[in-house]
Amino acid sequence: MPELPEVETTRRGIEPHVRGRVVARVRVREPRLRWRVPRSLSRELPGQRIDAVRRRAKYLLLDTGAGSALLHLGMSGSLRLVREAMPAGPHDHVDIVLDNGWSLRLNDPRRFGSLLWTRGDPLEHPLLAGLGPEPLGAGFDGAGLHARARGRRVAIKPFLMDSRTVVGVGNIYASEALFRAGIHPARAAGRISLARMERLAAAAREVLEDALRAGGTTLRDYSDVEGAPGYFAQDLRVYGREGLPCLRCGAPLRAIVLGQRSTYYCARCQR
DNA sequence: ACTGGCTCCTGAGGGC
DNA sequence: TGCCCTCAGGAGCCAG
Repeated sequence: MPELPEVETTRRGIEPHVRGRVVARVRVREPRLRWRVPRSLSRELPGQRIDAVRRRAKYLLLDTGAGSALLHLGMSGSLRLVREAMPAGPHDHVDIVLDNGWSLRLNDPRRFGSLLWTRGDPLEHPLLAGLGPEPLGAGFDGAGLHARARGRRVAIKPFLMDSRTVVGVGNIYASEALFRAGIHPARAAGRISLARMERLAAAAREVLEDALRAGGTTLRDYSDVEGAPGYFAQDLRVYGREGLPCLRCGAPLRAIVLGQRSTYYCARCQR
């Protein structure tokens, strides 16, 4: 579930509580996430001070002198800060217990998330090494999108959701960005002009920034570190609005499936 | 190299 | 009420 705004909201929420703290221990109740939580994490993270809390794509990185914990929330994951003694509930799979009595608690009903440990530069980890640019960073623009799309027949929406194109744009924000840019989600990526790709890059950045300001989008189970929802759901213009009038032209919004993912758009405004 | 499809898992919601 | 079906915010991996 979480896309970039939700992961970044989580990062900002935990950073002041976690940075500079020493990990007292790691409690793994259920190691069977997307990949098994490695024993090296429980062995090597305790005793380490967390020097930085970073985000790359939808991965959170907890950096220490000995290595980095690499955390992904998958579709249904969330992090909470709780008192260490707080009884664990269903799907509370892992606690990273800090030296001040607080715990970073990972809850993930579907277990599509992951928690890994890497000793080297985490950005060189195989899961991160091939990722495209950050959408809110300097390396993302229309020219890059246009160059990368050259000759590609894949629909623009799954192209935009491909983490080698740009990271952090998930199913909600892909539909929202294409609506804002006026581009039909099924249009072949290679058949979009440079000028329209520039609009798309700007639209993607804007929708992610707007969502970040609202604390992310809560559809069902996303919540921030304090347990509060994100408020961007009320600002979604097309996602989940099949049959409702387009906010721009009034035509009923449509839903199709692209790349096995629900896609929402206005057939009149998006070409 | 691209493309599309499958997969992991639990829970919510709708229809009957 | 209960049962069954479909769908869900990700993304790595595979076959063709």
